[in-house]
Amino acid sequence: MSFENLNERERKVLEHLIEHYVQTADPVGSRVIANKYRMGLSPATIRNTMQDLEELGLIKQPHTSAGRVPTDSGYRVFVDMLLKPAPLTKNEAARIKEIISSRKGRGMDIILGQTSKILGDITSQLGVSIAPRFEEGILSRINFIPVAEGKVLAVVSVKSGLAHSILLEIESSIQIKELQKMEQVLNERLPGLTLGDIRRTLGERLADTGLSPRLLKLFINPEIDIWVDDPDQKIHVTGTENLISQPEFADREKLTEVIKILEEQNSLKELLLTKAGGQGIIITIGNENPIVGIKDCSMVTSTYQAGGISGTIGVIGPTRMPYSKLVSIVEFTARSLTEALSDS
Amino acid sequence: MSFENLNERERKVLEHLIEHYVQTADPVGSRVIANKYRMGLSPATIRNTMQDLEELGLIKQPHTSAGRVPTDSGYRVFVDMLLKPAPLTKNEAARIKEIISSRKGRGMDIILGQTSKILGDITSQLGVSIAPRFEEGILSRINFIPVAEGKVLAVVSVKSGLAHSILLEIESSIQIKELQKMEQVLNERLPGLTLGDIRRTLGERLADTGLSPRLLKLFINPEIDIWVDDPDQKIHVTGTENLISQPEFADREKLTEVIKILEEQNSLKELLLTKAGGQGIIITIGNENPIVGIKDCSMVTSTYQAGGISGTIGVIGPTRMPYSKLVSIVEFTARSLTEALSDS
DNA sequence: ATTAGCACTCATTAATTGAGACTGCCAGTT
DNA sequence: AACTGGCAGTCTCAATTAATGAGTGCTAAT
Repeated sequence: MSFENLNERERKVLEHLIEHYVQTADPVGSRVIANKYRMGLSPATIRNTMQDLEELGLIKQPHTSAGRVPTDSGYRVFVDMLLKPAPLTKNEAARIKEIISSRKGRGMDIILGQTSKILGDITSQLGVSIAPRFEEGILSRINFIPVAEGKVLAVVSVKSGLAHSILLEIESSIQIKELQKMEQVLNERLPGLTLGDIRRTLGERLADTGLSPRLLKLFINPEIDIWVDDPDQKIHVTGTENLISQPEFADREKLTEVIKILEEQNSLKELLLTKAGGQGIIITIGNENPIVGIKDCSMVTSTYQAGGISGTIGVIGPTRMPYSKLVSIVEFTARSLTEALSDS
Repeated sequence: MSFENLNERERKVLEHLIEHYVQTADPVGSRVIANKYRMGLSPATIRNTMQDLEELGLIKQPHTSAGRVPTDSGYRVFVDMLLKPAPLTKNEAARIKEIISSRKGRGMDIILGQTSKILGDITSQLGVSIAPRFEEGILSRINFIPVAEGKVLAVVSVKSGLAHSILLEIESSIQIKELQKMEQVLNERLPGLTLGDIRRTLGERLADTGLSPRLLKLFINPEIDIWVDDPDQKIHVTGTENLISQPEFADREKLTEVIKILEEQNSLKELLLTKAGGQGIIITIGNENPIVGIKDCSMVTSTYQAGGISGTIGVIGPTRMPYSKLVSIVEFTARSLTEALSDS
């Protein structure tokens, strides 16, 4: 369904209705729009327009004789056609810059934690961030470091300076020598490929090396994933307390539902990786996201770059959120983060 | 104040009162105790005893003409004198064992995450776990791995097979050679010491090495803490949804307060490290913990061992918690965890 | 095409009431 | 002396009712 044929008045009414509803969380009536926004029309006229908008499915009444509230589609139209990004205040911009750059060089985990925190704080929503998709990274080198009997730390370094490590348990019958040989072979054949490619094709690539199968198994085993983001690919979710006070979560059941999802992380992670994969700001509204537990929530996300690999940050909150503001904030934060992570 | 002089009847009444209150969350009256627990006494008599207990500060009335609820001191006396650990069911024991041992060898972070999850699930409280205090670990070796221009991964291995790594940013003017020299010196002088010792005394220990001060600064700088637990010393907190449904958190303010503390982690971490430092099960009740935001909460914690280093796990919930059961569960879980982490 | 006016619908709030859960205490019983 | 039955008094909680008022849809007039 396309809504391009909304006339000027309908657009204005929808816009004002959303603006007011976002602020107050109360259904908004015709009088409010007529008076507060001085449209030069009487409430009765506004009412007629509202009826039209309701028939289009953009707004609805919670019950007879209440004002109207936007539907998911209503927000969608607003976001697609009516939204004008609201610039950040000097103060907000400064805080974001400051937090992010002051944490430079203290590890991805800390930076991302702080980023989601500042997002949550400034927006009064839930701030989220997810580490760069290591899978996209181009391997520069892998090292094995014996740590103790039967334990080896594998360090995977990626072009442009990211690295992660994972502790492997190996059968103690495996010799250090073998391991060194393995390291050498891997470093001859794999650098230049992305970790994703490596994971998918490692089996064939090592078929002719004559290395011990026991050892090989260790690296092809999809359970123990050196090649995948796992250990650091954690989601940071900050600002749960901001959600609690939102009237849409007054219902305990609903709140429980949402908190469960946030805590469990896996489905959220997937959502973030799929929905928010693309470039630039992406807005996902209510039912557009596949997780039913958060069908009353929207997300505003963006990607950032860390040495050629991209990750995602954003905010999550009730569909009734100040999109115009959030778009600017998320966008600015993503850009700042990319900057901070790219210069040495 | 000592309560050893409570007579038999007073003890029984307190015990039953707590038992009933823990189940129902409603103030419990004299009738209930007299009838449900068949003490062979009339409610009037119980009432007298309850008055005595109230004067001792062990129980109190929320308002005139309500039943009584236990006070923090009441719980304390119960825990110290009356508590009999309630054995786990076969099922519970099996689930715990299963979760913990199935995650063996997949990294500390994952095991601990699962542990706090299972604790939360089984107890319907908040499960928490905190990684071993690296600071106690005895250094076996340190390695530097160049990752990219100006970036080096430092891998700190500790006796008994734990290791952690941290990404260092170094001035690009520092030569690889210097770094290797540094690595060599460190590995000559430091192994055998605990990381804590190293951190405190590193300055003097390296005073006579003639290494470049720029390089030295990197390691003595208390900001960038190779020697301390930081990156993995995260707290896992799982089961927030369990708290939400507890009647003591019906008040949104209170809930917000608690969630803030859980999310912020730092103060919680400190609490866990100080209060729960000792051996065996430690129970902290309500106001006994210094964080005012969770003064209505109790903790049951225990330590576990991972290669000679100890960490903490436990549960947190409203003071009205089934201590007898929790003690057994936490204790069993800690033991299972220690086992799983000690055998190779 | 607008708008004023009006009848009608519901949600929300406050006030009132009644029922019920306990207690504390006293007087009587064992 | 220890216990108990009984009763008056207190306070919470749930249910009911009534009043208020916000907001709509429709119609007739401009």
